[in-house]
Amino acid sequence: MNRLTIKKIIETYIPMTETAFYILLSLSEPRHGYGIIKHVEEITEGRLILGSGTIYGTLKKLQRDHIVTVYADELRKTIYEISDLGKQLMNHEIERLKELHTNALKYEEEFK
Amino acid sequence: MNRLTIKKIIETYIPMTETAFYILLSLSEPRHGYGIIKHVEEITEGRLILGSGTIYGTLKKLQRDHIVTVYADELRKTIYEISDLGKQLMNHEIERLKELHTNALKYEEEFK
DNA sequence: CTCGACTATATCACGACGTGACATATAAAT
DNA sequence: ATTTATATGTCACGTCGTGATATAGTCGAG
Repeated sequence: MNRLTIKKIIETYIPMTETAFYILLSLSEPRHGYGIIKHVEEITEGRLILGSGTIYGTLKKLQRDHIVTVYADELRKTIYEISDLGKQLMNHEIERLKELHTNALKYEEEFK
Repeated sequence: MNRLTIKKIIETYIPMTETAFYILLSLSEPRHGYGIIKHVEEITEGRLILGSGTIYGTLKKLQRDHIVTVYADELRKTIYEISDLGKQLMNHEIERLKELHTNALKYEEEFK
């Protein structure tokens, strides 16, 4: 299991799924799985409620690719944090979202 | 093949894939498949180059669900336009993108 | 006139992904 | 005592984007 280059990571993770984006955004502070679910529900005002399969599956994959790491292993709670690689990835993804947003505003009127 | 309700359409299409989003955004004016590919390449400044499988596959699905309709059938060119249903869908998707953008800006600094 | 590049559409197999159901267990509240 | 909330995990399922492959007309360069 070799560490992937940042280039390869970007290729496979961008465009990021909404799920992965909000999980990583939520990890702007260390959190455990269930905490992420609640936090994402909060910042999306109840719109996005992550299923357990989604959260633990995604977290496992992100951990495999060194995008998140284990911050602390408490009793019946694994607390994760985002790695430097993960931060780089998020910066790229945020740039892409800004592009989408700009284009959305540019053409918005045509759909009204 | 019954017409789906707007509610059902939103459920299955949102969150929208980047691909579907840019195809529909591009259809703010009637265009044919190849024209969409070139237009998307242009507005994303070369970042997103849609493959033929992606464009014709997605267009077929969008047509099936009455999100796009055929505007004109020219010789060796099928020109598509977005339907009213498609416009409603896009309005919802644009709102979601605004939410993502807002949250991205809110937490952006934590990843730098 | 011929050859390559561009225009244009279509299909199919492949791998990746999100989801929800199901399972398990503890703790707190009613 | 029972329900609700906390907390993690697995697995089958359907969907999706992608790239390879195929086909064919147009147009300019040499």
